[in-house]
Amino acid sequence: MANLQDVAKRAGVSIATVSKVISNTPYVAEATRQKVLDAIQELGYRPNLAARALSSGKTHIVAVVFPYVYDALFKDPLVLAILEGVESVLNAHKYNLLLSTPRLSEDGIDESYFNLLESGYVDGLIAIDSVPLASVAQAAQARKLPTVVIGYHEAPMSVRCDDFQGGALLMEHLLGLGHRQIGVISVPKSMNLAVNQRLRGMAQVCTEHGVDFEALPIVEGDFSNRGGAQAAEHLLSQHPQLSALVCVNDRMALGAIQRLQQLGLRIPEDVSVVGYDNLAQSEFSGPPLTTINQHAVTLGQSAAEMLFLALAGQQPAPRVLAPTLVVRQSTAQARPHLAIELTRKE
Amino acid sequence: MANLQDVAKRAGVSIATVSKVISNTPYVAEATRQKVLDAIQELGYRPNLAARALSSGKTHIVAVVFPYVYDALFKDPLVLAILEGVESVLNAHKYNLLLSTPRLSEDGIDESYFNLLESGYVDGLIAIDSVPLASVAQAAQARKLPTVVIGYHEAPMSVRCDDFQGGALLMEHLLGLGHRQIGVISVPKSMNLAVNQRLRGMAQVCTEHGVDFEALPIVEGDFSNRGGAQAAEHLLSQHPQLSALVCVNDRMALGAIQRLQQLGLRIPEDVSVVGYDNLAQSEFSGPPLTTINQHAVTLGQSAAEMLFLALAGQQPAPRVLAPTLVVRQSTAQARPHLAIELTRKE
DNA sequence: AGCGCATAGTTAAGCGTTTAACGGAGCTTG
DNA sequence: CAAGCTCCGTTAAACGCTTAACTATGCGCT
Repeated sequence: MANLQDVAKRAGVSIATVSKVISNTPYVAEATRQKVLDAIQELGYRPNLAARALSSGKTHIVAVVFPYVYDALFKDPLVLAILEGVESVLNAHKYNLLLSTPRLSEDGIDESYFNLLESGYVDGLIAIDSVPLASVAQAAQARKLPTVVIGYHEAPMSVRCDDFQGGALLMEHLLGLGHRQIGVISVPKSMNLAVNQRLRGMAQVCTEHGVDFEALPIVEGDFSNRGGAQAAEHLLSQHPQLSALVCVNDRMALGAIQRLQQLGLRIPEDVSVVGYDNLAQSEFSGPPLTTINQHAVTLGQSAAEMLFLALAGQQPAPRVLAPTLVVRQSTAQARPHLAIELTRKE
Repeated sequence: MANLQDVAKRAGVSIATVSKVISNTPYVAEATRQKVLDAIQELGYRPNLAARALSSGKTHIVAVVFPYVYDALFKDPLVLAILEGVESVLNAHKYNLLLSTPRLSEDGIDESYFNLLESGYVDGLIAIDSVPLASVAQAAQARKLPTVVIGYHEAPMSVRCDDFQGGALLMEHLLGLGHRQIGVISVPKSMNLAVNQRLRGMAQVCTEHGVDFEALPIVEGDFSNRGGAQAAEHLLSQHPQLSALVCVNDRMALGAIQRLQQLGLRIPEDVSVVGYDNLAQSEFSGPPLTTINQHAVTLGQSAAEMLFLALAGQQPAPRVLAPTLVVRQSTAQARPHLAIELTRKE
């Protein structure tokens, strides 16, 4: 592979001149500039990024951090949508994307994550930071890395979709349809700060409507389809009077729907089900899912754009997106509820 | 941030000695070694990877390449599963994962991809290489980067799940259930080499059973839920006698099922539907989908393991995984078919 | 003519590592 | 006791780039 020296020799100039041509520094004669460009062409020269990084301190790499807690976070299609948004902006800026998935546990964060932070390999960092356990972003900020947080940990630069409002919208929808016997499928409080906000939003709206949110039956799942299915079965076998199910994410909602249907319940005639996320697939479930769109792609884009502003020396303001309610066919007016026999299948 | 020099000074030795301690070179006295380790501890020293990369030529970064053709390939949950497999192995080896999504078009490959290949930033590369248009892996091999191909382009190191056999398994299943009026939902031939293999496998089995595969009605989608839905509607309105639908991926199958149900058809009583991929969500659709498990996570793991073998100087043999048929509730015995009125909804 | 200034190009230091080459100290050995 | 080990540590070059500091040239002014 050709290096600057080769190019310089071929063009009959010094290394510094070549470097100036490449970096578009002024005060290079047009003729020289052409000679250099030709030499670059002929040799197929490409800069060595490691050398450039060492010398300039800029790597053109942004780390995207998805903590790995109980499971790979990026398995969630929602996270994927965020990644898609980040990728599009990074790509447009010709930056590379380094996917980091530090293992989180009670003992703290994976040691090799710190190595990465201090390696000089990354110019900036975008982190999904929703786990109460530990903040992957704080670790980065402490090391003076420009960091954008997607989530609820405190940070000078952050983006999020208002989960409180999202929860509120969802609950308003259900209450508006006349539902009062509502089951909740959530995750353990220690799992996710965003989910906790959603629950708070729901509680608030309930209070406004004279419903005691705390009294509603709640089961904790693990974000997965299977978790939702199990939770739904559990809820309806214990509380057959329920006319609606709120799930804190779409995957659990989809799992719930499928299980309830297997148990002979009709959605939404017998039970209304809502999710949260608006995954692509949620539009094509049977029935299509009523849910909250948290604009994940935009979330990712915003995060990346903020990071670039910061890298350009500016101080972008935190951004909070407004969630939107997407009403589809998994919810319907609450009917005077008939007791329903649950035919347990497993 | 502390560097080798600082550590050396603190430990009262030379830079070279510190470096030797770090790289576990023999012939360092135990006492010195301890002094150095202490100094490292006290200063919180972490190696600068850019410098290390420049000096040693090793970056400890592996690029995972998902070409971006019509759309971001990594949006597909299947690709995500592959990514999960790759990530787990990379993480175990303490390697970093750089996600590269070069834009592919008729004009060839995105220029910045070549910059990456020759940047000296990556030690090796794992590429999903299933697009006939162009091979992202060949470009890498031409530049002497250790490269593992997931897919059908020729390469010294490659992994794949036997798509021919997968297609065959799927068709055998349907024919075995007595289906003869089968519709096919595929993608344009120019889109994906793996899919083409699946179709060949199906055709072969059809021939063995005296069915003319070429004569079966076929519609081309775009891998998406929506594409599957539209294709299914199109197929059944043109060919109401169909008793089964083969889709070349799960997403289209799920979209198809949903649309057919909307049109008043029962799955599998009226129409059997099969997919390909065995996505996590396919187990939780209504009804759960009969499909082919192509062991995506294992695929990713194998690719990463092969790459590490190659980096260690070995020459791993190509690997072909055997697909497995997963029978769920979206397929049933073909019944004497009643003509079904399609109520078009859109 | 002599000064200042804009333009064009070069020299050389430095980024933080790795590593080959070297040398000294303390052994064994014939 | 000199030669030849082994063991431990140092010196210095190299990786390929960026960039501050410098030199040189030509031009317009007074």
